[in-house]
Amino acid sequence: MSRWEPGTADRLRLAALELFVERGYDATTVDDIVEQVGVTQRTFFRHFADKEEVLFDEDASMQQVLLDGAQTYLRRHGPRNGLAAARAATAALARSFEAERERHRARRQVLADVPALQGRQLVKQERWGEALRDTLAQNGVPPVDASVAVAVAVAALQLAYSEWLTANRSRRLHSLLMAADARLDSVLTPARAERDVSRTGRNR
Amino acid sequence: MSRWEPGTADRLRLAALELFVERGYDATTVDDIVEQVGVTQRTFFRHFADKEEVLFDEDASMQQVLLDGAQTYLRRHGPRNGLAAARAATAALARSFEAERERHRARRQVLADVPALQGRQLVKQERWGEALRDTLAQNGVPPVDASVAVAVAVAALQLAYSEWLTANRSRRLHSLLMAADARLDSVLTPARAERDVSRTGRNR
DNA sequence: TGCTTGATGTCAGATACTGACGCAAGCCGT
DNA sequence: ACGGCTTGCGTCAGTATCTGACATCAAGCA
Repeated sequence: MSRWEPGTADRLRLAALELFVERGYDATTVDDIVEQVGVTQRTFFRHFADKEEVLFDEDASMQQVLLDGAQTYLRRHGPRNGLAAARAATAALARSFEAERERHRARRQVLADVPALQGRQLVKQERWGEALRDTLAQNGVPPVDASVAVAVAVAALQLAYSEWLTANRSRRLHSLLMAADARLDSVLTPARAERDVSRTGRNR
Repeated sequence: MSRWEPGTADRLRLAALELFVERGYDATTVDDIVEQVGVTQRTFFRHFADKEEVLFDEDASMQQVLLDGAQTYLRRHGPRNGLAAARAATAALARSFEAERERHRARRQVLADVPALQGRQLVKQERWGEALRDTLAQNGVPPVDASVAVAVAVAALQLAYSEWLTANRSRRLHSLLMAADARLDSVLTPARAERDVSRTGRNR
């Protein structure tokens, strides 16, 4: 029997999100959160660098899912198709989201009212993009192709993610992502066809 | 003769930026800043909503410059060319930056070390983009064209701005911006040509 | 002169964070 | 079984950011 209940960080994350939804982020103090969980403020700040971090500290593992998705694809199919690799990465991330729609909805609701949190989210997304781009580049995808592939794949993910959280009926994120990928494809096809012609001299 | 020196906010901005460059953002307290200017902390927080705001509160006037640039163009040339209007806006903003290169360099140096400030900057840029897009749309530019035009014009501005601050010799931001616009044009021309063909071919 | 306005000062908090240290349970090698 | 080490948390004291309520005093105006 342990002296304290295990999973303190998880219970703090859960309690924080509930309170943020209920009263708003600014109106919820760290003392409110720790009181609900039954620990002290010092414990909170040992698990999370600051109050915002309780909403963001799982990013590290998400980024790992993203990069693993890309590397798995590249090991199987090689670096020839950077866009497909980037899409394999976003698809892997989407799968890991699938079971937690309600948590993501609550999270977005909290972020909507707090510009500081939106900024942190944007920084996080930039870091994800950079990491994915680096992974592709280090595995043989030409740097320019990697940049474009990441931009396109991430744009589709954002579209699909937004739809996933907005829709009343819960469609699966994965299928929304495939649809978004296809939509972006159809927009970009003329441009890519043109570039392929000038580059390889080949044509559909 | 006034009881206090005028321009308190300006002197606070200046002192803050100097201290941030000298010691770093986190290592500079608000007390440090107000002591140098000779006011109290309460005065600081009356001028700036929080410590970060001392680096961001001029955004409102910059956004006004941006939107005025777009509206002036649209009044003269009409809404036919959304991209040109967006570029007129970024060019107007660039002109307003021209005289303050050193301040912009210092600012960027401070932001580089503080993720929270980078987040605020990203949020700011998003707001600028939204505002410009709305302005274009409200003045007759089709919404989709407005979105694309803003994305392209802003991308060029960011490129030029970065070069402007990085270059050792101080080239003029305006000319760097024109060059960046041209570079993006040459990248996008094939795509746009293709789309124009498919569009006019179907409609006419 | 007397009244109002506006920018600032003063003071007393609330909240977010940090460093130093102490405590007790579990684990591990002897 | 013993003692030490590690781990997770508590306690306490302190700093920094930010806020509300109220006071002050020059300047402008009636």
